[in-house]
Amino acid sequence: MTKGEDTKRTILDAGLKMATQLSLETVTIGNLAKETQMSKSGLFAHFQSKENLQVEILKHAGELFAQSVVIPSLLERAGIPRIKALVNNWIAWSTRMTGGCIFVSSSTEFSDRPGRVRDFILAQQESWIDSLRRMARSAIRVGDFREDVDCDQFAFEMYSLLLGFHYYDKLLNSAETRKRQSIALEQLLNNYR
Amino acid sequence: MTKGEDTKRTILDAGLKMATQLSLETVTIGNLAKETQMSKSGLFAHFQSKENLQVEILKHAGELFAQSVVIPSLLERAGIPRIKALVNNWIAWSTRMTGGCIFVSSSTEFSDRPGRVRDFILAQQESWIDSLRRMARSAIRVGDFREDVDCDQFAFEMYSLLLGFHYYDKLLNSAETRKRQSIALEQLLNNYR
DNA sequence: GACAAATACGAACGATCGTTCTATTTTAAT
DNA sequence: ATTAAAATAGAACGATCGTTCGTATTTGTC
Repeated sequence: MTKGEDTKRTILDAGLKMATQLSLETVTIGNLAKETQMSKSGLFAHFQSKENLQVEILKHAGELFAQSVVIPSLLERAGIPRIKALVNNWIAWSTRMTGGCIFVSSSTEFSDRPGRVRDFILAQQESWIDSLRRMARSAIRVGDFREDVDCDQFAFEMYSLLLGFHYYDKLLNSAETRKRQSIALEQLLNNYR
Repeated sequence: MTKGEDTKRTILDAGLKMATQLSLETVTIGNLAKETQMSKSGLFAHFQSKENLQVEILKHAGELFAQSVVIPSLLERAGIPRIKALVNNWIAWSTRMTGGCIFVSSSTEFSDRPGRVRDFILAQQESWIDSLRRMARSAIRVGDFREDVDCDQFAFEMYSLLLGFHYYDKLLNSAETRKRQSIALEQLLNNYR
């Protein structure tokens, strides 16, 4: 790993942390330079524009996400166990970084701002929803779900639940959130069995 | 209505529109002054601080929300009809203002930023969740729901669904969102019947 | 160790941010 | 119509934003 790649990695780590705890738009070149003990211009040279920086932070987050949420869940048996693993991994990821899930917050933040950042988020989210859809499909295949379930409908309900968890956990800081979520998940899975 | 109250109202209307279409933080004194054809200082004098402006926009939104979402639904028969009315009114409100629901986006935006704005949002959201809880309670009373349902659990699942709708509708811009939401709602109500 | 390339810095740019003054205009009550 | 109060405007403030440019330092190769 060359020097440039190394500091870039450091910057992206700090940027992701900052974006997760506050918001993607709050990650300012100045703030990030202060945090990483670099000069504004020195940091800037790695990205050429703020838009690039934002996209690269999201890309970085996506790689970590795939590695610590999606891929591990594929080790579980297809069907309901895999779905539960995915949910648990997601919750673990979302709580590990204090500040929740950067994809959820950035999605809301940029859904109204056309540009490359929004485009990237949209693509990432569609791929995530596709993951949920595929989980349902394989659950049908192994017989955990009924033959006639609508995989898109499952993805929608599944994601709604995750959004609900994220919302309750971050804003209301409710202690019962985890319990509520798992009860709802159980109910949801029952509806599809 | 005095002149001051009148222009203040105009400002808050424009501010709410702006906050809904973009975000609460994007509502800048300068932007809002341009939009309302006032001077920055003239506009500023009405609020004394940006924090005040933000809180007042949310308060203004809250009044409109109560008037066009919550109160009308109370005209329906208690129980499931009232719940459905609430959901429909919320969706109507959320789509009428192009840009979705200001409470959802502001909640995510400020959940990490301590201060008076966050405090206000938190109180508003708790009161909203309490509305959902009360709807469940009256549904039990009239016999639409089972005696043993957990009203907090209902509120959580109900709100999750609304968040899911908002998310799909805004970011993915999916045409099927409305259908997905109503199917899920029907399922949710069945689970509690 | 020389030397080109890669990396980082410092200073400055125009723009915009929230806010504070002072001065002017408009409103509403007498 | 007079007049005090309320409402608005204009100019300026220090701070920060993203970005550019020229220069210095560090890196890796021969």
